[in-house]
Amino acid sequence: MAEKEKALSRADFYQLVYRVVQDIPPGRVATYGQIAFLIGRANCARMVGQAMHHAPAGLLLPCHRVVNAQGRCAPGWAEQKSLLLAEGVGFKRNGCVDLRHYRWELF
DNA sequence: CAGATGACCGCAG
DNA sequence: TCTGCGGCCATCT
Repeated sequence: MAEKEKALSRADFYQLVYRVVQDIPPGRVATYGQIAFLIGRANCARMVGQAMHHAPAGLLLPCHRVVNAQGRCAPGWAEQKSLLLAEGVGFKRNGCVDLRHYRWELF
């Protein structure tokens, strides 16, 4: 029965990404690869980033909780760090998110 | 169709 | 920490 994944349209793909991002609890952070995996496109981490870049502000997306696998924030968006700090997320001395304790796991 | 781009991932020096 | 390399997929030109 293995349902084959249909080719998701840009809008549909974005909808899935936004849905997962909004599911991220406060005080937690998710990586692009993790989100891509949850929506069924583990190797499409780049598309997730594109979705975030195209993400409309009207959806109230906590995109600041989305960082790359290195715990690094988005380039040209240092404000994200401040937002995470306000959520109670801890950073390391190097300025990266401490994924060791704040990575969003479905516990 | 081919080439270039990207808020990526991992490894290596 | 930074840079370079290849790989992955979707989108744009």
